[in-house]
Amino acid sequence: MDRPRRHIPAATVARLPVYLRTLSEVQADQIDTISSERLAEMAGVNAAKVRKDLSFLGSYGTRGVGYEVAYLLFQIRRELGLTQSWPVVIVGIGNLGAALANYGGFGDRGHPVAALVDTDPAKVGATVSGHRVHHLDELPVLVAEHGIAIGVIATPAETAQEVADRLVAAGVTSILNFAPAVVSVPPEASLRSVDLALELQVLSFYRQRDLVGEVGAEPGDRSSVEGHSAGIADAAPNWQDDAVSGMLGAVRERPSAGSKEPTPTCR
Amino acid sequence: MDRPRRHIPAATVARLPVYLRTLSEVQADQIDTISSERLAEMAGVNAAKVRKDLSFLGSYGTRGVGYEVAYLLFQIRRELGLTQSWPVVIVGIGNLGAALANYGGFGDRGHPVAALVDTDPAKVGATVSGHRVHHLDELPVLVAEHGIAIGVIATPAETAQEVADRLVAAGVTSILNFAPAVVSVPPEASLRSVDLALELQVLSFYRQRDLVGEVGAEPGDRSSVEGHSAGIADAAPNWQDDAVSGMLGAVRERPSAGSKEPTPTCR
DNA sequence: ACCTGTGAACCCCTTCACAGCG
DNA sequence: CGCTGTGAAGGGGTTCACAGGT
Repeated sequence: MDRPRRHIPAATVARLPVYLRTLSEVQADQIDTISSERLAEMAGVNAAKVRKDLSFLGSYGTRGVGYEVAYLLFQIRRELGLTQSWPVVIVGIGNLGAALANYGGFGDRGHPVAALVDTDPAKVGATVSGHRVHHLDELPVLVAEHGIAIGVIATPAETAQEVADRLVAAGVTSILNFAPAVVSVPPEASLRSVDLALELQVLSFYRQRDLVGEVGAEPGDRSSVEGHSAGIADAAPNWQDDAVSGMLGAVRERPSAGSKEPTPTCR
Repeated sequence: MDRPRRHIPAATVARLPVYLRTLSEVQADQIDTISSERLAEMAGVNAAKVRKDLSFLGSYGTRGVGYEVAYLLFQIRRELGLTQSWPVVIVGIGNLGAALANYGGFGDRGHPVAALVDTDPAKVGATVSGHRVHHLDELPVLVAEHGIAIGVIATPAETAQEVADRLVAAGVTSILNFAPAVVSVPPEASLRSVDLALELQVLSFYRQRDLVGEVGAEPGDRSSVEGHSAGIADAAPNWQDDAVSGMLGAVRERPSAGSKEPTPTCR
């Protein structure tokens, strides 16, 4: 039972953080058992998906009863590798980089911001959110010193690829890119990208499409499936004081009123 | 040719902004024709996918030659509804909200920040990035006044749902949520969520998994840093009536060195 | 009875391979 | 010939429905 480790599907991996956050909330309410149906509702997915997802982790539920919240939380954390800390370095201390540095949600969830890096002489040496900003050239030293595991790219698009190369060269093989650029990394590295402008463009696609059908309404199309509410999910750190929020990942959409096409969702 | 409008798949819609950005760069280099293969390489996808995606927009390529950059750019912009401006209101002016307000990438791409909103008395009335911060109660007026089409939620998780409800009530049916919470909107609205902590957790999953199979790894193959670009891939879409589904965001990952399991990607 | 775990159907997307047309 | 456009094959992921425990 040490490593059941069936190949957990990527789609499932992307939902585990949502279950994790949901279960944390449930636990805070002193509830110690939860059914797939209830968890599904809270996480904004359907019950069959919850059961299938959790089954990849092993059989941690009890038939006729549900899942023990504390145990499930532990298993998901273990699966996500959150039983240990994964220090993060943020490269590019502009508006976004600074906001991320101030975001308390990282440290709370096992991803403490260990270092800030930039190349701008005006920024290097400054202090942002309690961290001194180092020069990009110091990356190798910082990585070794703090055991940095993840690199966050918050630079302009033009420098994103170079930064990624430098991160990989320094041994940082997990990269989260916020720059609006296509970035390539070698096979041994992992990369995820978040593009804010892209999200807005996708939203405008659906908005426009839905508006089209609104005027003359075309009958005969598929009925709209839809409905409901959904939810994103994710890990929630403490946001109280700051209000930053950001995070990435979950997305969900819905179709529009007059039209029949369901809108996509992402997460 | 007015409305070929085949049902463009959600996965394709999510890639259109990438093609758009890529083509803009190509156009800046004075290149006026591009093949699917070249576009694919630059966008980080494969050629067959590019051709299939573009075919949903209509037959805008020339066999034996490729696609005319300017024309394709126009068609994609039109499809994404970017021929007009979609004003944005940012709710929650904390670190992230302020960073987004300062982010020039929105206005440049047809999504000008038209208003900033918060509920904190200490913030209302202040000026951030040239915009005065209004109280959330003024939302209906601001929406009508500026023709706001999209709402960005950058508040703490606890208030995200209420903000979403208020946005919808005010007529804003396209919402981009950065709060780490499951948010539900009625069928006529569209919602996409981005969760930063979630992305980091997904990265740590793959990092951990890959490390399991690794032992000595690490010859420095620095020379190969980069190189290929093999593909990005997209995430799986999911949307059906119920729930959330995931898909968006761009993410791309690669398999890890020692193991054989490929890592997921999403973009 | 109730709820989990899961095989199988279904659906969407990706990839292949080639027909079709400059 | 070159490159696009696309039918068909292949792979995942979601959903269904029910078998299997409690």
